[in-house]
Amino acid sequence: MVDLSNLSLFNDGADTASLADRARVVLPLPVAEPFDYAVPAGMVLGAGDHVMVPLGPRLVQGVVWGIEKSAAVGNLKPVERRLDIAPLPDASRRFFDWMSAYICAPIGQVVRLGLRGASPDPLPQTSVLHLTGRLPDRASAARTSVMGALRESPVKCSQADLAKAAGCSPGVVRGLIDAGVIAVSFRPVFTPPEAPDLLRDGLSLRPAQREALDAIRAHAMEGGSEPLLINGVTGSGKTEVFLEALRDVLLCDERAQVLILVPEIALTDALLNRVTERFGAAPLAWHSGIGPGARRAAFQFVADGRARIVVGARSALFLPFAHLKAIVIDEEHDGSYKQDEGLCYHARDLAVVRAKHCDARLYLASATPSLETIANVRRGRYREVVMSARAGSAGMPEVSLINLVQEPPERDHWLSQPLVRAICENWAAGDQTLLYLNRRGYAPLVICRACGHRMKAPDSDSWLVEHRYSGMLICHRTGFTMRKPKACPKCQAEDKLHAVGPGVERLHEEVRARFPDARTAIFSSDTAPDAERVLHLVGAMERREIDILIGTQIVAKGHNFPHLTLVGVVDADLALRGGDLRAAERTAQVAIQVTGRAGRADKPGRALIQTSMPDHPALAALARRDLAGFVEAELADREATGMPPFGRLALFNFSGRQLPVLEEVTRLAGRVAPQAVRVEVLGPSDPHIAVLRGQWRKRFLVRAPLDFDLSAFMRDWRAALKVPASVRAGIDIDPYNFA
DNA sequence: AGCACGCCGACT
DNA sequence: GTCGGCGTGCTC
Repeated sequence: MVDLSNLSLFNDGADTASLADRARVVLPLPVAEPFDYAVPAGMVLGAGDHVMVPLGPRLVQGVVWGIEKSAAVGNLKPVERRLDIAPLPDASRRFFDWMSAYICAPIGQVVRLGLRGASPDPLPQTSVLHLTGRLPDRASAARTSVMGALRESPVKCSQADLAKAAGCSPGVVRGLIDAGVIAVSFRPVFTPPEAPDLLRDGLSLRPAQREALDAIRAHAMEGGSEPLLINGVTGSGKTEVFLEALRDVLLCDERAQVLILVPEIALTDALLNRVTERFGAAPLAWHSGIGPGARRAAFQFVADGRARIVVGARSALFLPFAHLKAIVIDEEHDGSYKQDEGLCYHARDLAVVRAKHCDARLYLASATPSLETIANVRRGRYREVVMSARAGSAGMPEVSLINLVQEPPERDHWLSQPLVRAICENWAAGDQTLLYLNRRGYAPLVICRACGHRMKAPDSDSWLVEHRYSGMLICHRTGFTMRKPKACPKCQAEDKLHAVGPGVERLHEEVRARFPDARTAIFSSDTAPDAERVLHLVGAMERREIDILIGTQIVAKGHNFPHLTLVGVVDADLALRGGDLRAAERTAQVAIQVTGRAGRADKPGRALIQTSMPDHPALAALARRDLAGFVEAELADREATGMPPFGRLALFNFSGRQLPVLEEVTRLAGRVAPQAVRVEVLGPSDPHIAVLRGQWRKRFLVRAPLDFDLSAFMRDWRAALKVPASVRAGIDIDPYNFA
């Protein structure tokens, strides 16, 4: 006998949850869990698929994280439709899951980064107009002119543009199309990158480069999967070496893709050119500045594997690579890899895990590796290849310190006599000088001489920086801009607003006053906001059209100045004064990066560093040219204090409009902090800038041993705390800015 | 993140 | 009397 009673046919479903597949969908919202939807009958869905799902009154795009077969779907809303986008690869999803747990951010917020460029819309096309060969029944002056404009070759432009080019109305073009004289076809605006030519001859490598490459190959041959540090002094040719290593990877797997990360947008172009020269084809570029169409195209070409070499800023880590087999972190020590607003993450550290998840090689390149990376090499977690020789060099420059206590510059001047003399001699000899001062604008502070008022951005604690060339006062944190007023906004006194302290513009003024006949220029993000103007300035230096260049930290980022023989670091104390953990390390790195640019084959370079702390270990070590000694001292110090890379740190950041509410929340947060004997919770404390954009800020600093799961601790803490909607709470694992 | 719902000031 | 300000809370 057959029992039919439990067949769904005989259940009317009114009192039973209906059965269907259930899709767990991650939506790009700050929500910690996937949302569940019913998979409608007939829809085929799998993990990684992009879908549209109803959310309240609207439809949103999301990614299927998993499918539960024959699950009770009750009254779940159904998935609206599957989108025609390449599914998010398994490795990407595992990476996002891991990242969400590690940086203590909701999975939805992490996935949002990975959806930039994920669109089902077809890629944009451009119309191409060409003559069919047919002649119009009636010719007119306007028609002849339009046809003349098309005579040469097919033209990639819109009908309106063609009309404009021919100096007539769009109706004329329209008429010729209707008459069959002009045909319209469409071509994609963004084409896939050309395949790299892996067999073309590379540059001949110098012996030091050859040795480094051999070591990298040996490491690969023995199946080593650890990240590899390419540690080479400025000018040693690290780029050629990692390009050869990438070529190996691309050659041994025809589907392999490689990613080169650079610290900031301005450096992508330089590297794009190097890659294009080496492989005869332009790689794919990815950074936050590319437009929506290019972004969609890039997403597609990365997902379908047609982009084999990608050069990008940190967000390229979230692209849906189909077969990622190697990642390079160029200038791995660079602080720009750390994002500390919104989602806080360190792209270098994430890249190590991203590489592990897709079985890719990882190369870190730097002339001044971070202490974190050095420590990882010593622990045996990373391998290291050292390149010491500079290409055609006369060795490292001679470094001397100028004691500003003994040689103070005149009032409202910033160049000491010894530095002025050195510039003078260098200029007289026809050589180039670089003055480094990491401060944009004219003066970092504007103060009223009548009442002492300090100009600040509205609702913020940060000072307004005077930019005299543009006549503006600018807040470098919020971007707030105003004209410099004539009268003090506090006491109305006129012409009493006084610039305090130096910026590159003010230094430029001083240099021009002292060397009126020298050719000078400023190199900062204000004078070189885009790749084109960066190249222009670098080119002018190369052609020796500039005698004295005054630059911010932008000059320390990989640009080569072959004729430079003198570098002056105007204020080495600047970075040291901040009092943050990496101040000494960063000072040493910048000094090495900047001074490393001095000197050429026939003439050794000199570096003069102005400081009021000549005994500071970082500076003293630089002067002795004993970098190893400095690294040892700094590592010993970090170890003694349990600081990174010998301990772990996290920040719990709070911000809100009403100070009393914020104080109440942080008081409560302090009370509910989890207890763990090996963990130290410090705070709540006020950050350096206590108010920003009208938001008060407070924070806790947490320190734990290396083997402690600090992410889990912070997640538990966050979960135990009820935060009102008017207060924002954010976690920053491995913070860089906590002064 | 959006988008609704909800309570308090200046207007057709 | 309403229109609308943005604080609070929810979305499978």
